[in-house]
Amino acid sequence: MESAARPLTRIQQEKRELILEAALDVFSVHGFRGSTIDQVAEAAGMSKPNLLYYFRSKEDIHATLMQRLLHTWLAPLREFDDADDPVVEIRSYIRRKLEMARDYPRESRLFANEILQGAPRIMPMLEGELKELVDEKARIIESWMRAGKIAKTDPYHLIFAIWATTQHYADFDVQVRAVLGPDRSGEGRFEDAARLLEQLFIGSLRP
Amino acid sequence: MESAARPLTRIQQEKRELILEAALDVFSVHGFRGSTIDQVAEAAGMSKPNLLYYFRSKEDIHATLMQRLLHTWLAPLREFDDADDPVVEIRSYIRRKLEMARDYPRESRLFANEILQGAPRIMPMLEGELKELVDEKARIIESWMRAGKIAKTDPYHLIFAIWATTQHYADFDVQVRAVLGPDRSGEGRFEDAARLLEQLFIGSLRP
DNA sequence: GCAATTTTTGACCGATTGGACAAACGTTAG
DNA sequence: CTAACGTTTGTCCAATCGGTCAAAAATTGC
Repeated sequence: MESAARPLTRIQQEKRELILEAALDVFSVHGFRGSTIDQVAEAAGMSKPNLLYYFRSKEDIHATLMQRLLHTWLAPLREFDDADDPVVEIRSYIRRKLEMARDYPRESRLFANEILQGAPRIMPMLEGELKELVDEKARIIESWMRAGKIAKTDPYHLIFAIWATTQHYADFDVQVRAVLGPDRSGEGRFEDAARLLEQLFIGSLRP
Repeated sequence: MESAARPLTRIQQEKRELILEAALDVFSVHGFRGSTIDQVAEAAGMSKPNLLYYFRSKEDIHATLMQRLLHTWLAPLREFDDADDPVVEIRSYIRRKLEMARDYPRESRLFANEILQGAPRIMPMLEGELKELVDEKARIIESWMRAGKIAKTDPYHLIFAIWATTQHYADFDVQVRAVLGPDRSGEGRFEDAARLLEQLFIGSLRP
């Protein structure tokens, strides 16, 4: 029992943070199995044994990373609230998700990597925490539909569509850039995307 | 120079096909770097040296697989035609893409894996063949908009949205199932998705 | 300053990896 | 039957993998 865990020193806190940052860089590109401890160590500017002094194993790094990720990743959906105006609420949810795809693409890709491979490490969280959260929000959307505030449709697949379209700009970034060409690959593409997505979701949900 | 390549024997054709099928199973789940030749060989029911008799290397298998994939993957977009009725055309494109997500999820995931990791092996194809094809279809969509047949919007991001929403049901299948729960995880989810997506795209494109 | 503690590293280990190779085994045409 | 060719496998190899360990170096508390 390691119940008497002594508090982390200043260096331990800093170095653990440094390692997680480096690991996010590496894991989000190559996936868990495709990445090596050496790559992470080099990205963090330290030797492999030194890295393993701060994290017991490669799995340990990944688990820590994933735990933090899930918390921030669900934040936008948690904020999704039963507001007076569904249009305002849906619009701001889309904007938040799109901002996350723009500002945290590594986190999005890490998550996508995990799901693509069958979510072996986070399946309980998907079936538990995530499902309950979506169930709750789906009920809100359904109440809007019953009140005639928005058009009737499947709230679950509506949420899937918002996830898919927004995360696409993080996960499939290279494809988006390649197709848009160098001229349109600036940050402006997120503004264009926001306009299209608003038109798409708001326009089709008019009661 | 191996310019005098003799034709493949019957066994060679069959075994190469068998290997590619097994490799699609393995690569689409674990990604290229996460998969081993041994895994592919076992899935194909043969020994590793035997597999390497039919393909020179692991890269060779992956390259062959990717080449075939790209051809079938672009087929739905190629069929996208300048029809009288944009609504019919867009609706059938969405249906075709959704059917591919349902019937060829392994291909979708293999493609997603490649893009996620920066598309190191197919970047030229994205910037060449794919971009030209999308440019062509974007022009068709723009002509529909100029003719007042559908609402004005960004054709590129419209295509991205169709890609994202349809492929989501292949790439993020485990998440979709986890959230929908066991009751709604049958094949019916594709029908529900089709309804939502039609409402989304057709509804918002009304001129 | 010094002893205790924490941090860092070089060297090393067993397991796994992609791949080579020659020998054995099958198949087939004459 | 048999020689030529196609197919299969056991064995081996160098490189890389995740991880250990003891010893050196740096830091900290007194």
